[in-house]
Amino acid sequence: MTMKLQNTLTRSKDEFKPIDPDHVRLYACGPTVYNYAHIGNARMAVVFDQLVRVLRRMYPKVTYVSNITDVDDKIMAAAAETGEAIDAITTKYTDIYNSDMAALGVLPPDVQPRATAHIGDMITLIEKLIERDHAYEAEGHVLFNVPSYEAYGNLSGRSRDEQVAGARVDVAPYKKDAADFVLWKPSSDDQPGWDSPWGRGRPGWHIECSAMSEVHLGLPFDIHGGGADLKFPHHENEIAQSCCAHGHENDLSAFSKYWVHNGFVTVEGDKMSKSIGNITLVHDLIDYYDGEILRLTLLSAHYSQPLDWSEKAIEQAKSLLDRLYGIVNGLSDVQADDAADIPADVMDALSDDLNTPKALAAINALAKRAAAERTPALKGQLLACGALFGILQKDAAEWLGYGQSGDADSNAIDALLAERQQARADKNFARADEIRDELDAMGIVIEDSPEGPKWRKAG
RNA sequence: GGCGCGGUGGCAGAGUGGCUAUGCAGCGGAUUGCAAAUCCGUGUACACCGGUUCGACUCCGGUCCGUGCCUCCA
Repeated sequence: MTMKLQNTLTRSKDEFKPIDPDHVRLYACGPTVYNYAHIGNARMAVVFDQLVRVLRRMYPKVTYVSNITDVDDKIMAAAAETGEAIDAITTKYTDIYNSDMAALGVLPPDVQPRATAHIGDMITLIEKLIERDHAYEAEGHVLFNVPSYEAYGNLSGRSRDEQVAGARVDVAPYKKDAADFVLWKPSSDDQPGWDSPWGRGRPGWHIECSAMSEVHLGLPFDIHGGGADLKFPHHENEIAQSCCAHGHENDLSAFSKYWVHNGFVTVEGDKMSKSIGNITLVHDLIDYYDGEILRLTLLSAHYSQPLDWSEKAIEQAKSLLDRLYGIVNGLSDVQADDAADIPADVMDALSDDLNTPKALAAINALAKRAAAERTPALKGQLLACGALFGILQKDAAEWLGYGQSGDADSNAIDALLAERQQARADKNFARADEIRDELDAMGIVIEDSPEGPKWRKAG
């Protein structure tokens, strides 16, 4: 079985051929930690987590690196605004990011490097770029000289003339070319900084990913991922830095062979923005919805497509998940076959550019069969699919809210239930329905079954 | 303006040159004292206009509409 991936570098869906079939290596740009992670950050994390989960089933070894950028002017701005120390901010939001992503079933990357732990690697890389005449020092800054790199712009597909024309920002006087971008910049005494051959300073935005991916994966590696908006300039600049530092000016794939970009998330039809005030934080969502619901919502559309985040979409994912849990719960007396594998149609869908909606359709069909045929093999397959998707990991009865004797409220509920049973036996259905309504008001749903009445929490 | 992406049934969302997913919601039925849950049944939808073809929602051209990026935003 082979994986196909939509490769931004070639603009086509390519068969994935690992550099080393025994060891697949991928990198995805992680967050800059100065605030809570929003649902767009989460999409990236979930998408690449899901890709890694699938790749792990196809290849013996996968190394997934996703960084934390903990040095950035936005962090400095946040520190100035809140009065908190920079390292307090980055530590705090790194921890929150990791726990929020864990709530979404995102497995920790194999390596989560922090930019500040790789300043030396960045300096080394910058020195190589200067040696090769791709970068120059000017007024304490070091800049990448874009005209020195013929292939610049080929990932995002824009010519250098267009870059220069897009003079939306003041061109600093020390730049040789308007398109040149910063590799290193000077820090004042009150700004975070590190000693370097060019004086005390800090790295520019793009160099950290070039340095960290190279150190932890080696060059070239297989897959580089991130949000679609990072194509330009971030990924374009990463390619420029990494290819030019090592003398691969004519080969864009000398850095990463495949480039995979996830689509943007809108919220109720609008782009997330501070001005609209609709930045949707994972941290808030997980107070209201189980992480599995949010994860399923994110995986319900193809990763490369735009996704509109809405209450309705979440509710739809919840309904689906409830039904799947209902099926698992109904199979509680069937011993799942632990050796059961993922069915071929599910793997086929996932290996076709990570087509999660199609895979979900196959899982639905599987669930239906499992419920009807009640075999250990089918239950095992269903649970295996759940595990692969990071869903159906909870206890089904608990998920559905079925009450156990001994629950906090169970005594009162049991008493009402007993009274209702008596009323039913007496054909006093008016009283029986009254009790149903009472329980309903308490958020309790009664389900009569051949084994007697059961109750569960609504929701 | 440049470079992209997209317009599919009430909604979400895959996909394919002919056999027309899947989910959510709705409707009808079974079941139930009534419900809930479940099961069965039910929807020929692919922006518009041309073209290619025996045949297009799927390929080509054009039109309209929406949307993302264009220097620090995942």
